[in-house]
Amino acid sequence: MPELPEVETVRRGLEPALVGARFEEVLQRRGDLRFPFPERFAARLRGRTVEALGRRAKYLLADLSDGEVLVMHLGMTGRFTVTPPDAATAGMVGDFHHETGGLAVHDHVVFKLSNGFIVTYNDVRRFGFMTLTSRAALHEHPLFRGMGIEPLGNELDGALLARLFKGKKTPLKAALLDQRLVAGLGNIYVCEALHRARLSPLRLAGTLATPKGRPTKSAGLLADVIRETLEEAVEAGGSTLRDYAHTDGGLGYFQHRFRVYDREGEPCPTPGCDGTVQRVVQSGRSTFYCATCQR
DNA sequence: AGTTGCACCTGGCTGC
DNA sequence: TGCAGCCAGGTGCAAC
Repeated sequence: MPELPEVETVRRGLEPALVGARFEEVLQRRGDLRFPFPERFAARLRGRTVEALGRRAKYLLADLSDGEVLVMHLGMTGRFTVTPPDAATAGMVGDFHHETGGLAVHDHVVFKLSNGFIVTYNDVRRFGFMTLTSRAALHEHPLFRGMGIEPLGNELDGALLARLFKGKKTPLKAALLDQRLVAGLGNIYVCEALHRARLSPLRLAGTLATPKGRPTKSAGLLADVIRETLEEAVEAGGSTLRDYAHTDGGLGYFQHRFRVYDREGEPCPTPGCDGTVQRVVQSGRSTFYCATCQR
């Protein structure tokens, strides 16, 4: 999926179209994505206003005027397209009176807003989903209860990582992907952060803490580079791979800054390191790293 | 408790 | 040109 930086970029792209706007029409073109849509999904949204658009980890959260929250996850291939009012009037998309009204096969949900914007959700693999829940019960919702810390928040530092990882015999790669510990990192940014910290993805997570649970220097460094990597990616507008596009259809640039991800066989970019980026498989997923400088 | 493997989907790319 | 096989940013569950 879109990992945290991409979701944050989408959030920013959707804000002008959604916040303050009322759902005039909602077109739901199939009964499910990854999960079934809630009962009467489209009908329940209609007439409600979006008061704010937030993000938690890789989830988008639209606060609605009636106290509910529209929760959206992009899965691997979910993307939003924003059509501004002038283009919408020109009938480019969202002609609700025609069967496909300019819609593509994988355009699953279309929001027609009171401000004239049209927001289309497209998801080729349908690993994404949308649901509705009450704002008051949000953090008790199964999706969010037990979710780990927000890596761009203030809590993330070496001491916290050490506490989370203490005694863990799982590899660092897996620990960082575990959304119950730190929420928002995915395969790309875990690889990137570990390379920046010169830490091997194979190393056991528990080695970042002393036996008493105190942070090692590596723990502090890792916390710093996680934040740095994510912030740079957000700043670059999120990265883009094969099937992710910005809300405006443009492409992100952070992909050109990947140091190891998808760079198998290339020289390690660490200054002074003569290693080569290699690909290994950890829990069924590609890990890219340099065995020479990442220890 | 910790893995791993698989499942959910579609499509793009590679190599024969 | 066709086709099989592999790969993909996520997550959850069953099984060892």
